Amino acid sequence: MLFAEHGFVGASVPDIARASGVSTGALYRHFADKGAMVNALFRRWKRVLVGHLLDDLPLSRPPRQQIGHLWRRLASFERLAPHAFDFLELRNHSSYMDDQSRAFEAEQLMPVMRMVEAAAAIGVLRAAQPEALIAMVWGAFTGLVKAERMGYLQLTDTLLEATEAAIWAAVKNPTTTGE
Amino acid sequence: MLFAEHGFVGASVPDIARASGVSTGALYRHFADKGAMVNALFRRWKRVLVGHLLDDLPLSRPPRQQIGHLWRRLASFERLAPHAFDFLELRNHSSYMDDQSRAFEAEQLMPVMRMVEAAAAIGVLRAAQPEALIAMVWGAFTGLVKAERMGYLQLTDTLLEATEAAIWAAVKNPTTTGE
Amino acid sequence: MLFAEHGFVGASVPDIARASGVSTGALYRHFADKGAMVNALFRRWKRVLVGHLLDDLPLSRPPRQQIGHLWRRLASFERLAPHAFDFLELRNHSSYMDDQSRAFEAEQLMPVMRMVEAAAAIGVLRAAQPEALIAMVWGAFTGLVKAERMGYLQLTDTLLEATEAAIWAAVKNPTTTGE
Amino acid sequence: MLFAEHGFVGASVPDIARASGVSTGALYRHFADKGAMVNALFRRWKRVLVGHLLDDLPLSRPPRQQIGHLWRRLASFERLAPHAFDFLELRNHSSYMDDQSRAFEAEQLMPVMRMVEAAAAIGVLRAAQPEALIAMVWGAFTGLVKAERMGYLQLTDTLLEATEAAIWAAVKNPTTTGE
DNA sequence: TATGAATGAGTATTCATTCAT
DNA sequence: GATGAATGAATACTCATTCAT
Repeated sequence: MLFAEHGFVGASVPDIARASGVSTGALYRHFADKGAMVNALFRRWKRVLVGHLLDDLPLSRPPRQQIGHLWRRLASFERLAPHAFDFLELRNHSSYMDDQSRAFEAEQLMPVMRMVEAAAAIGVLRAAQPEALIAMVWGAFTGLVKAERMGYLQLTDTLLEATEAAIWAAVKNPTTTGE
Repeated sequence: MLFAEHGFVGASVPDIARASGVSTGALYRHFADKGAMVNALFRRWKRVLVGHLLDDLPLSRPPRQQIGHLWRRLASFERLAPHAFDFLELRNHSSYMDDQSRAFEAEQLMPVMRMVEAAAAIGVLRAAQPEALIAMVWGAFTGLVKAERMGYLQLTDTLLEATEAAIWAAVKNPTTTGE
Repeated sequence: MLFAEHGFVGASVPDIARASGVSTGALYRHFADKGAMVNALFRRWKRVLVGHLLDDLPLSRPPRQQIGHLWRRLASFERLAPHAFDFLELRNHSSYMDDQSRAFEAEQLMPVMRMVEAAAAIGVLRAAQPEALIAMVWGAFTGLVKAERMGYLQLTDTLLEATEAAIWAAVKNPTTTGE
Repeated sequence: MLFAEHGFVGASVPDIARASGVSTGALYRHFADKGAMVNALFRRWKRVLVGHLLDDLPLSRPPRQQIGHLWRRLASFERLAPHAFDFLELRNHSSYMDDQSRAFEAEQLMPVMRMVEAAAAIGVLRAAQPEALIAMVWGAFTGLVKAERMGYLQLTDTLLEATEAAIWAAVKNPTTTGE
């Protein structure tokens, strides 16, 4: 993942070609320009990430279990593909992301949104826009990964459990006692 | 804030010189290279951000108020200097940040760390490394700003209050009932 | 006529293949390289042009009529195939034209040369090398077309008649009064 | 004159820089792009050519002498700067010439146009648009140079005199006997 | 000491040519 | 034989850095 390590500009097209096992010319047969390459990569990995998050999501179980599933799946994705996670979440794509990628990201987020909306509808979650709750969960996890990358902590299983409990406390409806 | 708008590579040295009101030659009298410029800027704004966070921090009041203060100060900093916030938190500096900046960042974080450690010592906070709690708070806020930048939500005062309550729930000791 | 519109380098081989209705591979079965393609095209169109000029040439009539015929045929060729005329006369082929094309061009010019030599032999033409007279006639016509392309004039039938009279005056023997 | 020898595309920017004795970067400080370079060169040489043509033009003498002067000056320019002549007259600039160059060329042609118009006004020239007469003279000379470049003839002083007489016969009013 | 023009290595992209199918 | 995808050298252009003034 050259883009994850060096960023959009830092990764040269010949380097990308070499890493992909094709020639620069072949790259330009598939993609209009360098921007199209990074956008395609972004969509591909976003699809994999969301697929991984939703895989085996226990829709029939309480929201608490669903949030826990998402949290653990974020962690396992980060462990399986740390470069991809960095690329997707630690990098700022705003300067080159195209409309297709923007729409794709919103579309991929839909199932998660629906899940949160359904949980909110039955009063299990804190009274706030689902978007905000998702942003906090996602952001909190990203913050932990960033801290790990900087050497401030290690995302052990123990820490994952503790932080999962914490993020559930953040999003659950505080006026209900059970979970 | 050229670096915030265009990123490290997108901002050219002559542009930086022009924006600073000096010549490129003068810039190279103060900084060894372009990396030194962005590192110096990073440290300058990090100091301003942390100064803003700690200013008027109610050290004599309960942790709940201190966390609330930090959360609101993050928000006011982001409103006052959105470009600086983007530069500090939304950009990925890992490829060019130097040891001095890394050490500086850790050092700046110290007062916050101490505050959290003190709160943890009296059992008010969730049993987890202070680093993890700080990473989650900081990450959750950054996640909200990122969502706002992407048009998913608006960080209104109402939402700030709701999310502040949520983040407090995340970090507080769940076995105590009061705040 | 891709070469006429875009020049030798501006026309890409895949474009030429597409315009010819064959694959790039097939093109390279017939021609050694891109230069051979443009040379073949040059020869093909040169043959067409000279064929058009000589077609119905009134060899049994006086040189005045023959020159008039050539002048009008240059004009009708330019009207029928303006791209081909541009390609043959307005473009500079010197950097890639091969010996075969050079020899072919000289060979094609032979009948015109012979005609002019015959006219010179009977003292009807100005005392100058036939090559120079031909170069002036050809160049004058090309100059008119270039001026038309640049918007300086329009090659109407009236102008064609006037310029034909002019070019005859240029090449005829000035010491004879009749034509 | 790299542009004359290799054409617009055939001359690479580093080659142009080397030939100019400056670096590629310095070239781009003076010119926006490669097109601007060739346009500037075109205007520079066009000015030199027209300056050379008009220098010492015998305005007080009859048109016959003026045309003769132009013809001989075209020849001396071609001898002094054959590459520049090839660049200006044998190359096709249409694909990259900018509006400024087009306007400049038209403007430079003005004195010649006025001279021809003045001669036409007194009935000395053939009844045809001055633009057409100029195009024929210019084109005839260019045709001679092209023929010389291809090895068909040599533009000796003798040939220059003969062709000068020929071109005068082409443009002069045929109904007057004197010159 | 300050300036900003000059340098030239490095970038994205194109395209003549080859060759596996 | 025919195809057209793959190759990679070559191109225009940028920009961090230097240095003459």
